[in-house]
Amino acid sequence: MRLSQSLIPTLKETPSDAQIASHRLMLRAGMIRQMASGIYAWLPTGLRVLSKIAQIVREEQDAAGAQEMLMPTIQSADLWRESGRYDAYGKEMLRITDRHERELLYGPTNEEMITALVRDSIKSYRDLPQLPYHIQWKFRDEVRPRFGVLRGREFLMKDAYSFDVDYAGALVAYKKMMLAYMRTFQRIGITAIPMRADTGQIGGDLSHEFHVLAPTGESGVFYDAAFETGDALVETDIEKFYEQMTTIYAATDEKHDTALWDKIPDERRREGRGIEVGQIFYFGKKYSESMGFAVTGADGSKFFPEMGSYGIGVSRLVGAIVEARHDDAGIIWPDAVAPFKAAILNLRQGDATTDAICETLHDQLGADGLYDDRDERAGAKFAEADLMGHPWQIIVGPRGAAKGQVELKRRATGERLELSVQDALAKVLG
RNA sequence: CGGAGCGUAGCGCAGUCUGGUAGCGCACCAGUCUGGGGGACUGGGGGUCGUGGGUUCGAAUCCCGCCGCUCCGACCA
Repeated sequence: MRLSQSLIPTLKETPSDAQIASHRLMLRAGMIRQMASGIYAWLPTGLRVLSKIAQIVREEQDAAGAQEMLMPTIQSADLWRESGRYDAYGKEMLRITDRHERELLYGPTNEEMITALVRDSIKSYRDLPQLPYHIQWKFRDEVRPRFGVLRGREFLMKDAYSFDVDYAGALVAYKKMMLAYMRTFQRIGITAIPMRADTGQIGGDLSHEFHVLAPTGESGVFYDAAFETGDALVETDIEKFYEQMTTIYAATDEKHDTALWDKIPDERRREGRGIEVGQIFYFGKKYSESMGFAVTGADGSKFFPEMGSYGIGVSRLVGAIVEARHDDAGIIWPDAVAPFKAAILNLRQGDATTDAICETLHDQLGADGLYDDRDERAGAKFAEADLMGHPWQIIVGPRGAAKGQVELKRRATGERLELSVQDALAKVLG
């Protein structure tokens, strides 16, 4: 893509309402624009990141055996009256009335809808377990939206729901999801830690929150160093994995247990800040019972399936990654979710040699390359590439170009290499 | 939901106290020079001063209502 023809409205100055790094940088890098309080438009680069994250989430959900579907954003109030949550949910729910005075709502979550859908088609224990999910926009009318996409009112969430014949089955689903989540965050390129959590609004008695470590996180977190290194993920046997995840110490300040903490050796203790990017719940028969979802068992009698729900804040993850990975100059994208793998910086636009090299690079990189072909000075191009955070910058200046060489800069480390065009391409694409 | 602010050009702001025909920097357009860390100069374009009402000869400025947005706290993927 050519920068000169892109809708990437970067800003030199910080909009006054952006308080934290991710909000500031996402605005400055031209990824998002606020359209109303807590409601954002995703511009081309922002959408690229959002889509890449969603795709990783999708692949890991599929790998865990979940099935993708898509439920609507607008739901009927009647559905929520069945579970009793229409009145219980309170003002966070955006309620809408249509032209026929029918009561609707913009879904803040989908337990009711998925339970109704599965209830209408699954009648026998033989058809369980079921593990559907979707990636859809949600709306929660937060009292106080802030921090850009970290606490928006409208947000993109992956939510999966498990239906099992018994507790043992539900626990299997829970463990599978925990593994899928850890793999997802690892692939994205961030450290996230599962922590025991309250079940809140959803209800139930087993729940973990996943926190991305970032200095600006909203919660204080305490954890064992094992989570830092990724050692905790080496285990591939799901039972052993789950045991590790639930026995190695990790807790938010709300659930911090000083007695257990004191037993951890000093050198393994880590304190930091975390941003919650996911939560998983087991809540038993709460919805199957209240919504009358019973199936026939092997003995011919009816029973209520055991359920759980599993959320990942996809849009929030974008902000969380920026919080975790930025410096004074801008964003430092992990390779897996960067909007572009590399920026091509033509330091002498209009020079036949640099232009030709840049055109070659642009052709070869395809959708992974962003070609800064503007007639700007070198400094402006450097600053903007650093701001946007491309993992690689391919710097094409007249000096090197004469020798057929370009300079390859790694954003994360600042490391620079003088390479031939082909070697630079191989490194970026390899 | 309690408390506190802010709305003036795309962005950042001054002007409001003390009423007199709206300004600065960046960005944008044209041109010249420049050319490896947001360069310089010259010339331009862009505003119902959030909105409705009131006071006044005259309102960005004073008064009242409304809307929007932000910050602190309590709550949350």
